[in-house]
Amino acid sequence: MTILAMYKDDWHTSTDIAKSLNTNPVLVRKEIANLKKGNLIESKEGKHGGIRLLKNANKIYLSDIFLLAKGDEHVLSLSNNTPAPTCRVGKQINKNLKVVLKNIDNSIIESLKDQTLESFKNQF
Amino acid sequence: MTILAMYKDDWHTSTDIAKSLNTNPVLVRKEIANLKKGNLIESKEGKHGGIRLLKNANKIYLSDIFLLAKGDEHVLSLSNNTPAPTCRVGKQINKNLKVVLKNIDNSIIESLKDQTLESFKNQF
DNA sequence: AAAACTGTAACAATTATTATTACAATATAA
DNA sequence: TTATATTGTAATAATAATTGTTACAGTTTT
Repeated sequence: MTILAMYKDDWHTSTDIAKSLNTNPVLVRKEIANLKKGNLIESKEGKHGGIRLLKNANKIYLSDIFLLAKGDEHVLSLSNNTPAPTCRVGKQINKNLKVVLKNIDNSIIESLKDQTLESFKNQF
Repeated sequence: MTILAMYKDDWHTSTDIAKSLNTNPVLVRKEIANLKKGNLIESKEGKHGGIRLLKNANKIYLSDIFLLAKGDEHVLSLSNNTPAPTCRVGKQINKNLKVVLKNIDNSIIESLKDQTLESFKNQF
């Protein structure tokens, strides 16, 4: 997103972005799918295609990016193991932990609302 | 920690706690090691040993537990892949992301300061 | 028609997490 | 003083999650 903000009129290929991240183009395209759902970026297929920002970087908050990257999961998650339903604590722990996990997500989101992609980009 | 707070005078074995969590005692003991470093709990070896709270639950904040469980890592972490040092963004991205990651940690800690183990326990 | 892209599925490889086994050290109790 | 029940910790195995790769259909430009 920093690269897209810095060169905002260019179409960037997943291959070029993957090179900066030192990863592979398919992973980039998968992440692009999320960001497109939130209308932060647009993509163009075909020769000379690629992706670019759909909104001005000063209208994109880090929280917007975070929310799309995060998806439906909490940042911190419950154990995969089912706590003992025979235990007074075990049988209610997940219900009570979920409230905490949701608060954690919200506090992250609030803190990321303090910065735009534009201001992040301007540090480079 | 909820179990320890609920039955605060008993010595709880790692085996019993593992049963509630539906995991194994060794994992519990490893986590206990962290919590002991922070002086939240004490443990006793030998027959009739176990662990119990070292402080009153109304003096233990969820942030205290979180900090010990978290260790030195950020909650969200950088990629293991080294970004391209030849890229204007890649060569500085980690430095700039670290500030964001630190802010995220801090916002979680602040939000967890709002609740004590005592109040968490009282929901059960 | 050729070339250079995205999108996506299937699968492989790697890494991280969780579980298990084993046992030394310790403390209690018979 | 011996048997028993515990923590602490290391080593390793098993499982799960993440990341990477290959393949190719569909799209757009030249």
